[in-house]
Amino acid sequence: MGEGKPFFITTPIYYVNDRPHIGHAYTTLACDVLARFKRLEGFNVRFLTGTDEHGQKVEKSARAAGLAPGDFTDQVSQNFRDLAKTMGFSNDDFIRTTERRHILACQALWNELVQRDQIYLGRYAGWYSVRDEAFWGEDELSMGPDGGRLAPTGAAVEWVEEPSYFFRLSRWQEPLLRLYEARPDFIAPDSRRNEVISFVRMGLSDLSVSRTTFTWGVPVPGDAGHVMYVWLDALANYLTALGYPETGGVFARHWPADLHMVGKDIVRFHAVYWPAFLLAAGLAPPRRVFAHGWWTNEGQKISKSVGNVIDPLALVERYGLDPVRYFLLREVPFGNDGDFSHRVLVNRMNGELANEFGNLAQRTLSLIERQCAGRVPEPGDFLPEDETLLTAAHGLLERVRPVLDRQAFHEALDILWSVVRGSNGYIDRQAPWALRKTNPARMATVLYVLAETLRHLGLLMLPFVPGSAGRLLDQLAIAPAARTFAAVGPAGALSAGTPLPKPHGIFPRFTV
RNA sequence: GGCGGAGUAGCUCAGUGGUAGAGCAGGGGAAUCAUAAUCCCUUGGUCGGGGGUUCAAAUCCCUCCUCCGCUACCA
Repeated sequence: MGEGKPFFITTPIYYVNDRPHIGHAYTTLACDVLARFKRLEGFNVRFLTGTDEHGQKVEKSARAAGLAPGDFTDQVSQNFRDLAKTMGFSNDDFIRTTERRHILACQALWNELVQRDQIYLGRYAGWYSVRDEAFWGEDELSMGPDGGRLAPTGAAVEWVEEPSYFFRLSRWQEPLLRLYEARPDFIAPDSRRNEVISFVRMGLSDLSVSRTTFTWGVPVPGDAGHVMYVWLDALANYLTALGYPETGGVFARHWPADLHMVGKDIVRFHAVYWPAFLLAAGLAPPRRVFAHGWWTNEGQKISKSVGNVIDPLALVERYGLDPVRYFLLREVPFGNDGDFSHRVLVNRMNGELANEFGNLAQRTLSLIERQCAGRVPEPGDFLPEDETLLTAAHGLLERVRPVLDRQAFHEALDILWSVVRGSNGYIDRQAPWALRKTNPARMATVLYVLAETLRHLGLLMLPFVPGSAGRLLDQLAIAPAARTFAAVGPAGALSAGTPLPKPHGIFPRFTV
């Protein structure tokens, strides 16, 4: 496993001021499926997630909670580790920006940028709203009744000037455009790529990368009055986790990242600022950034003020982990926005998992249990209809791989289900329960073909529904060592005569 | 305002020049091994409106309508 080709995949680090919601679960889930898939293919995978713990809002929340910022983030970052556990995420590391390794990495990156003349000290000036904690552009402001300027949010703004370090982003406009041009799959989906390119084409000016208005952040080396801009701090986590500033070993093997998975709201930071920082520091930009969509809740936009935030832990509690994982990736073409609905989730869970797939496994395994003395049946010669189904099962990996390489989870599941549906058609046409009396040898062959097909479905579903797929493979007596994509195809076929455990349901139906 | 995307069956979507597709939902039938699950058949669309190119357009061009995204320093 450690010998395989490297694969480095990341989630954004999550801002601890938020409570974990379905969006966090969704992003990490997508990465988890890819990480598991690559591991089954033999890649040397590093799957990274973590928490972003600096910034003014955290500092303020900590104060409101009567805690030191460090104690506060210790508490709230635990929520995200709990989420990872509940969702069955297989991350290899969990990084926190308050860790010493990260602060050292950030400062090393900063020094590198300074040495390369990519950062200089200037002044940042603009209209600042204390209430919004944000700067607003001149053209966004309106005049209030008393002649004062107002932000679009209605908050009063004041002219603020502070010393600030700037990153020479303006120098990187052309190199970035060349990068996007040379690597069409650097940003996905295409709609986001277009947006990023047009954004960069409009021109880039230097970026303020330090703040003096708060202290909860990574201190700027050599200037204790400043802390680093949160995004420079946050993005650097991807380097920290590979041991930066040490650039040999793990770093040399796994950088650049194969995929940064992000929500569509932060695509700019990952597809513009981040590659610019890296190029400026003499490091390679990541290979790909995928910006996925957002969920609505029963047709309504999700917002904290409306109070319709979806808690992934509650979903798992109610429906079970694998149905939730399956639904999130099956329901929506990945990259699009999607609508969460209990009714639709239950439809998918019952219709596809329980009825089509779970019941297929159950009827097949029950027949083997009862008609074949609970052992893998001995197949005879395969007929064309047997070959058709087996060929489809054997070909699943080759069909699913390219689809997952472009993060099309819904298509991958669609491909898997084409074989599930094919199997249901096959079992009905072959009717092994009728062959039992007329042609037991033929019945054995049919059940063998079905068991082999189930083995492939189980293997390919491991990344998506690891618990359920694992239970299916248990029932086929597949040894742990054989749960890898190396076992796909006839070479890894089930041995006739292998005793099987008593079958039991893989996917329960949901009933109220 | 500028740039970009989308509008196809009740719902979610596929389909980029050659007689309109899938899944779900609806209707009918078969089977009874199985988590009353499954299988087969089937109703349903003038492909947003209008104009044009072409032997032929959902697919190319023009125009209009509607919806959505982006339009720099909160994350």
